[in-house]
Amino acid sequence: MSRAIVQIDGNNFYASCEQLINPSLKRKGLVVLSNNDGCIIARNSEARKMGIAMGQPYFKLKEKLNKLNINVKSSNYELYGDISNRLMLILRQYCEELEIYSIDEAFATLKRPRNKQLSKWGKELRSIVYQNIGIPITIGIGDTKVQAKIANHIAKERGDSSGIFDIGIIENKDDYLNRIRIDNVWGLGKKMSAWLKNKGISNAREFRDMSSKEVKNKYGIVGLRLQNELKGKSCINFKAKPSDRKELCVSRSFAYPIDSLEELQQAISKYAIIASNKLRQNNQFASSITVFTATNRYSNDFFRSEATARLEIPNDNTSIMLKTSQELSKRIYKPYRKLIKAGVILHKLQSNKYEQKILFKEEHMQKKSNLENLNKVIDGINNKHGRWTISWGTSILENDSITRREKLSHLKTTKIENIPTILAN
DNA sequence: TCTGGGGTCCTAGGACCC
DNA sequence: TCTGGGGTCCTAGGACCC
Repeated sequence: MSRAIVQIDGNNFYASCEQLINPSLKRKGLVVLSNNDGCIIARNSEARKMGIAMGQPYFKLKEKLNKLNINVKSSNYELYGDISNRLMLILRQYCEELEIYSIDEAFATLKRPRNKQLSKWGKELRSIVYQNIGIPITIGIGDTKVQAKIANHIAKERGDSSGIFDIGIIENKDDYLNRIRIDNVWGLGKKMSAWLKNKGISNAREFRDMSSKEVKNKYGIVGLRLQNELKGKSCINFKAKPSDRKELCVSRSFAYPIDSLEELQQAISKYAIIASNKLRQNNQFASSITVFTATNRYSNDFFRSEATARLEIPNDNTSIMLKTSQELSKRIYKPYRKLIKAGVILHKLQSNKYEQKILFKEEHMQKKSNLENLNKVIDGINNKHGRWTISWGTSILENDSITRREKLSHLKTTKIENIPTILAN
């Protein structure tokens, strides 16, 4: 029995979530902005039809959006994360194996029935998701992940609103692959597709049929895998079990440039606290820590600096992270630079099940366990009463509105007091 | 004034070892 | 002219993804 690979995603996911909690946003143009209200990262179909492109900086389009009467929202990740969890829960019930690929996207495996048809299954899933979550989804089906991605793309382009396409049952796929532009093939980014175009390869079918030797020479095993996937040979593993995180990054752009060491240290402290917190939530330790800061990358005198320290013992301890990141901050700081971004990266994460002990150092172990207790108490208070209820002195920011989120929808589905009230009359 | 944030995988090249 | 050869491990950086 053959197995199909399915790819499912929420249509215009962030925009759909915003419309879900605020139906008055429906049938009008809507865009969602990235952190710091930087770029457009989601738009509904109305905004797309009005020619609003993805990834555009907001400040450049502000006027146009205004003129076109398009609604604008800052991103509300708490909301999107919650809707995503609900969506994945349903998908899991309807698929054999599920790989959660991103907040709005999943791969699944499914046995093909005797007649090979999966359209009935797909139709049913779509209506159940819409009924229970209120988000429209698109389903692409093929023999491999790349094919499933392409099928999903075709389903969206067809515009017959069926929201499902199965390229796996199509005997001769050439007509379809001919219509997939090379830069729309999953895995072929800017660089690779530019090189291919230069060679006269302009669509998925031509890429599939070009010399594998040439592909391998230029892009090695990565390129070869993509080509094989297009041919229907599965090369990209299906990961039903999420692999452990290998690194963790907390970084933000500032609402306004900063130039003092003190401000930099305050920001970095805040990120170090968030990062250690995430680490403990994941039950992991980190082995090294990097801090970085940068000026505007679009300006001529772009400046970026970073510094890394190895942690003596892999750990998840906030006060150790704070102390280390403070020292590193001094190393990356340069005066007279207008810094607009900073971050903390934790590397070489490992499970906290296997703790490295230092032998014969009782004093050290005692100190360590005191710190652990302190972290537990602080986590406990913050989990109960909100993230910054209690914190470390270094992270007190005078200007706490460090990132810009002017258009935030305060409606959420994770707190009962934020659920909209519906009045029946 | 203003251009996101958070990941993964792969490869080349250096350090080090015998 | 010519300066061993080969293996492993680690890191930095590129390319890509959403």
